[in-house]
Amino acid sequence: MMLPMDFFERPTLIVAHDMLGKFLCCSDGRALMITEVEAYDGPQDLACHAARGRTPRTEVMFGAAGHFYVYLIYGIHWMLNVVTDRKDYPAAVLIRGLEGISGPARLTKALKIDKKLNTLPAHPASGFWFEDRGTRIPSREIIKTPRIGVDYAGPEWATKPWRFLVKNGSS
DNA sequence: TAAGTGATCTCT
DNA sequence: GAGATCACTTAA
Repeated sequence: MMLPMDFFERPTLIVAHDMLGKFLCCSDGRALMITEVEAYDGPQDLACHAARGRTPRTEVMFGAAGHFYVYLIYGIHWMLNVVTDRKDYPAAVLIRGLEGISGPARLTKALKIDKKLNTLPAHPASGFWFEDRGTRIPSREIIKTPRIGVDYAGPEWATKPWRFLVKNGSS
């Protein structure tokens, strides 16, 4: 079953947690289980791009949930995010790892994701969407850690355990 | 451990 | 327009 838009229209931490074990589906037929995500929640979260205000780049995070936010980092790597929570509240979940693929930039490279997907909805018409295929990850197999590469946000935000991963998920 | 790479944002 | 910054990967 394809995840409906209202799956994403909930608090970001809940969406991030629930996305583990769901599948990212591609119009070429591939479907890979999500094993690692990070939450970026709201204008007060200094690690969230939208904390710097509403700009052309972050505009999509202020929009409706269930849309992709794709951007280039370090001039080389594409990052894949999904917008969460209600409209006008900037938040998103970064997809960091899929079954057999660890690393957010490896994932976008493998799926040939780039800015063409930015602002599009998670729907077959866009080429990528999410499905629940009945997999349930037991809570004891979900590990929480601080987010990666966000030291610039200061200790209060950099240490929040907003990275979720499935134990042994990348194997 | 450091370099590579370019869009974006914040000044002039 | 110029300069700094950056949610990463790879090869040493």
